[in-house]
Amino acid sequence: MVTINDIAKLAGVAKSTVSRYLNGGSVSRRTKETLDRIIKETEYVPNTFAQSLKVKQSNLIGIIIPRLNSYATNEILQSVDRCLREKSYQLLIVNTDQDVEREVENLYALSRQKVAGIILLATDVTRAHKEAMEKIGIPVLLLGQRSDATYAIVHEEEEAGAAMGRHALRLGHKKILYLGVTEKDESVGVLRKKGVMDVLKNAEGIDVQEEEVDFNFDITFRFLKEYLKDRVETYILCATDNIALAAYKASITLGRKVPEDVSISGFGGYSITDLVTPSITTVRYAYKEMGRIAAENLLRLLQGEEIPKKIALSGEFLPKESTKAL
Amino acid sequence: MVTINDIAKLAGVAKSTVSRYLNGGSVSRRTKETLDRIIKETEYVPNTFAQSLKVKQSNLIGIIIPRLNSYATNEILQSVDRCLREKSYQLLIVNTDQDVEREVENLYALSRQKVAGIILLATDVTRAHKEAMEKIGIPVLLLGQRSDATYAIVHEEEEAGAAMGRHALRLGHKKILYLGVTEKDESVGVLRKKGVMDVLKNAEGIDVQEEEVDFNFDITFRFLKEYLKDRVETYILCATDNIALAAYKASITLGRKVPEDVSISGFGGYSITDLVTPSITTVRYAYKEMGRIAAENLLRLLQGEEIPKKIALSGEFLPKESTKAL
DNA sequence: ATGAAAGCGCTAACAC
DNA sequence: GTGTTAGCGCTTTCAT
Repeated sequence: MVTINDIAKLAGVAKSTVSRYLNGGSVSRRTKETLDRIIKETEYVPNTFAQSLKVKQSNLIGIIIPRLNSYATNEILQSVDRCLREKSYQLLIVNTDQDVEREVENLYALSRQKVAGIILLATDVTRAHKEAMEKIGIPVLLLGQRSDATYAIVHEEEEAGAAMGRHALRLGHKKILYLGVTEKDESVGVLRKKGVMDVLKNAEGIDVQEEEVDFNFDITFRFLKEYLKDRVETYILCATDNIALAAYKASITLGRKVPEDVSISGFGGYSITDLVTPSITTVRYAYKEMGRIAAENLLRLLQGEEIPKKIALSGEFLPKESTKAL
Repeated sequence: MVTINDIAKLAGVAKSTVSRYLNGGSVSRRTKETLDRIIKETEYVPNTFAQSLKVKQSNLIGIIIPRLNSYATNEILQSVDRCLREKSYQLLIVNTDQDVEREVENLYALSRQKVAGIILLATDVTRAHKEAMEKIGIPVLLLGQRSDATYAIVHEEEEAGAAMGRHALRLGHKKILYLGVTEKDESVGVLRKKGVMDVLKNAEGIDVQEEEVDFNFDITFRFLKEYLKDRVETYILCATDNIALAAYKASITLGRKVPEDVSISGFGGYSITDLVTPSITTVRYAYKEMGRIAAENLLRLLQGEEIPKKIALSGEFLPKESTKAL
């Protein structure tokens, strides 16, 4: 293995000169040329451990995600990754398998690894989270959930909910079933629902029923196969695309036609909503953009620049085949 | 930041003793107890950079993947990750965005990061790959493609293909359309097809047509919307679930019923094949198991144990609603 | 069982 | 612009 020392000897300079050359310090034209050549010939690459040991920081950015097999996660990962790579940062992905405790553990674990910054796809920001963020002293960027504890990038949930609510009204539906999720999830469980409900409840002669279901397709599908049997609503407004998919499949199973007998919509803009027939009305969230902004802003933060505490991204309402006028 | 030196001083021993304690060397009962206590109190954690700098290796395992947004990739990632975490290894995920050159680059990049081993979700194993693997001197495990260059874990492609071919025959179909992919992909493009074709071509009175399409849903869907217009086959045997999905959506668009007018099947066992209606006949590949075996075997290799050069995993044939007897 | 000392490859003061 | 020097925090002989 070739080290900075070897290079220095071969070039007949001190290793500090080589180091300066490497880190963009000032070196004479001639030295630069020799070094250019020698480093190329020897295929020298600096030892990242020695570097990191010295500067007490790495070029690693940690990202904590709840699960690997989610469309949203993947979109975000991909764009964060792409963005960081351009700036020659490495993404260290840690998956918590939906275990909130492990989010906190990993905050500490990543700080031990001396990551320069952390992106956290948050589900719920607890006291333990805040404590960890304070303690480790590394910039943390939250994605998907609001919290005044640190910087956050979120989706415009209320706006999206309202758009979908208006859509249902516009199509003339009077009996509407809302399938939501736990209110522990501030973004999806509370705000998204609020957006929908504010619109529906302010309208005349609308009958809204509400039910809480699970994020998981299988669980929700099994539940809905029974639950939907004696429902009479003509529009099922689902809090996520996965739930919409389950509602769709359950409706079909019960012999109802979509959208002829019942309209169904989701939220998220997962690509699968386009693959099924009929395609599913949804709001596409700006996952890619969220990832890009997260990466860019985190890097800015690392350079000591100021960035906004909170950014909210608008989604795009996409009416498709699964909803039609009554 | 608390270092091994601090611990040594607090305990009144030499830092080499602390190091021995940390690495399971022999220390007296008493020393052990003091150290236990002090390390707990100070919340000391070793600096991984200093460690790695010294031992010239890290607890990182690199995994090179073609894309982040694929079902197969995610299943594998998840189980590899879980498995490695148990053994306190860290997974370093690098995404190449389907760029074969970047696979090679990253082989080198990971070796610079001193990863202990590399798992490569291969698409095509070129000369450059082999050269890189040799040069870096780090164990590499191939997933999904055969190559005598190093260890490999693959799916039983021919077996799976044959199972599906037999299924089509069993249902009495005579006119069959095979939608395959490029033969550059040895596993899917060559072997999987061979499995299917060997069965179909050996049967009596079977008319098999063959067409090459893309892995990508959108591209293939657009193509099939036209292509399928004047096809008369009653069974479309697709090389992947994504292609099956595209074929399904194109058929629907053209006013044909699945499976009444035409049967469709895929390969892969993506969860989406269950979400759509009708659910799609497929062969489920053992992605989770592949990931687990990959992780376990790579670790074995690192301990100097022997592991088989090639492992082939059988898939599970899953007949569903999208195929029916003629 | 323990300690002293050397050194992994690098960066950054500082002096020239 | 360049060289000297002193560590960063750790592991690992080698004595004792």
